Amino acid sequence: MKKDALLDAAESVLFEQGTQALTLAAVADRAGVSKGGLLYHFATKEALVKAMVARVIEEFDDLIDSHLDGDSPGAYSRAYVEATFDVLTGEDRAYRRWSAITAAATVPELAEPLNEAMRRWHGRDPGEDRDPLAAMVVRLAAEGLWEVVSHTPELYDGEQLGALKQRLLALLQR
Amino acid sequence: MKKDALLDAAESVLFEQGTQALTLAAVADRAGVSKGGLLYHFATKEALVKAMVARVIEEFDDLIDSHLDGDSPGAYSRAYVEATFDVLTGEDRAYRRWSAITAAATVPELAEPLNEAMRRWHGRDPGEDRDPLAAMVVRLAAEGLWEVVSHTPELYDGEQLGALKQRLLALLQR
DNA sequence: CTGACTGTACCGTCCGGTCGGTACAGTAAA
DNA sequence: TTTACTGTACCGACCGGACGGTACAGTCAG
Repeated sequence: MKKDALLDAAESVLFEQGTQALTLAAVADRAGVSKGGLLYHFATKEALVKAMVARVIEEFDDLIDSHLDGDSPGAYSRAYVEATFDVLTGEDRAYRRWSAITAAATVPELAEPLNEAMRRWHGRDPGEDRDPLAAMVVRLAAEGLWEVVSHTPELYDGEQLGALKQRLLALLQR
Repeated sequence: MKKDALLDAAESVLFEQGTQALTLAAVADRAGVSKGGLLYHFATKEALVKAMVARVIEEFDDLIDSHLDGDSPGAYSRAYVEATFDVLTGEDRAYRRWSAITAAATVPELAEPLNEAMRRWHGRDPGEDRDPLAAMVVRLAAEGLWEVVSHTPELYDGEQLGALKQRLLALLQR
């Protein structure tokens, strides 16, 4: 779909050159389209950013879903950890898109979908984990890891990440 | 010092109205100063943002320092947790400043000090904790908590935060 | 008098958004 | 088959406003 290609272009511009470089002209240029062509699909810049936010949230939701195995205790927290490591260790630096997009969505209206997603991801029912507090810690650590890796991708090597993942999953058992 | 007052004004504008509202005119206005007056102290907008970033990092560094008690095993990780909860449970929503400022610093040059701070905060010597991996998890959870609270301040109540803090500190013992 | 500091008028650029127009594919009446 | 018409996709010139930054005259404490 053409809109997806335009969103891809917008993401590229965003994480390669930062928020202030995200102009309609730059996105159109990157997508090989005129500004008019871009505006035909996204009537305003806000609509464009909103669509980026929505897409990136949906992608992560789907990723979590793909790791869900039944509804045994801790299933969600495990899936959340798995999904996070998928994104963080994926070859295409997929996580970079996130920080770039969230930074672009500082206007309250645009940030709201992100806030809502955060509530869904971290506001879990205490009954779904054996040790709800430990599960909370694990999920928060995954969140924090994401944040840290976004800022300093080279800080942890593959070995450390692997060990970290094992420890997080272990904390969810019993 | 006058510069601090100007930085205060810039922060206010930033977290009350978002990144795009951070203009020289708005900051000057908020500080009760003319644009010329503002530019006398900060020659460019970039210098202003850079100073905001530097100050906020320095503040958190100082906060960590204030919680450091000697160099017993885990001293730093404990201090990091304490400092994080100080900021998150402080009455003046101090953490709001952070997310606002980091969002304003997406240009690589401006983000670099933040990246460097992240390396310092999370790239610790494995020898300084009894269980380095557990300490890593704890610090990352603190980082993640910050992120989550920034997006959804109402998600955790005081009781939950207290329990979480106790659990994080407990994970650092033995 | 001096120099640190302030206020204001102004400039050039950039950016979001508008708008009139083009190309083209489909369709259907005559 | 021709013709007229419609909808979709896209183009690019242009506008108005905002914004960063400059120039410069003025102020006032020491």
